[in-house]
Amino acid sequence: MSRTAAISNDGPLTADCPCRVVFDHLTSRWSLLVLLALSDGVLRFHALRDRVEGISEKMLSQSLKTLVRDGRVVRHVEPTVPPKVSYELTRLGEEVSEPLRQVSEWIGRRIDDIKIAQTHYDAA
Amino acid sequence: MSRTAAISNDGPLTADCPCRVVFDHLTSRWSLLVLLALSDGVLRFHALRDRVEGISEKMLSQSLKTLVRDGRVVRHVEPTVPPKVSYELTRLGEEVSEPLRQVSEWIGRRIDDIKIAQTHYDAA
DNA sequence: CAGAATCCCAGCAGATACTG
DNA sequence: CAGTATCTGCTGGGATTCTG
Repeated sequence: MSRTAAISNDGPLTADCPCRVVFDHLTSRWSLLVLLALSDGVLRFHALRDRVEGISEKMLSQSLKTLVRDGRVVRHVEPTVPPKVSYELTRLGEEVSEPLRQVSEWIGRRIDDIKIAQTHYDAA
Repeated sequence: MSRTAAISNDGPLTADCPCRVVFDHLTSRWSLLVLLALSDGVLRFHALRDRVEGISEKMLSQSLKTLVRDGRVVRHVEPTVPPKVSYELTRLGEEVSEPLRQVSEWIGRRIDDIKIAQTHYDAA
């Protein structure tokens, strides 16, 4: 760690860099969770809504729009009645979901340590 | 990918799970950037403020508090006048910053593809 | 079923000023 | 230098209703 990487990670730290915008999209709470949910496979709208507990339909469709616009998710429509719409990660989406899953798994492994730290901090 | 992992990544997808809270902290825009900045080494308050372009002192100190409380950052104080305060990643902080750096680097690599996707989407 | 539209509010975040 | 305090506005996001 620390300064060994060939590419500096100043990108998002720079205010005017387009990276910052992408970073903002990535730090959008619901988008992240939707991406995580989709990393397990293709899902339809309502299935997705159920999978990401607590998300409203509004936020879901809004998040999906951003994800589709950023090319991280594809939207498939079957023109039947009633319509069937499903969402799937693109290559881009899969790539970025990988480190995200790592974060998710890391939380699972470390949640106890974090809670201990919080308790200790709050006691002070 | 897709369902191969032993541990499911449902953690953050579950509403009542403490993981969700941690996930929210992790997806906090400024906290993320501060963590990223610190992954390059120890920094003092104002150095940090300069490094993370656009952050206000208020948001910086607020983010730092959360990070310290979650045990991802340690605060060192030298009781001199004027005081010198520096911030450093803990073991926990280093662990999460790793996938975060990956995301950051991924954006750098893929920013062009993302912009192309956006342009294409907006044209439709 | 998959969303769009509308209304509305809490709290995140910016600007400014002050302090140990 | 390293913050805290206060005031305010902006918008992310919830609840509800309506439609192709």
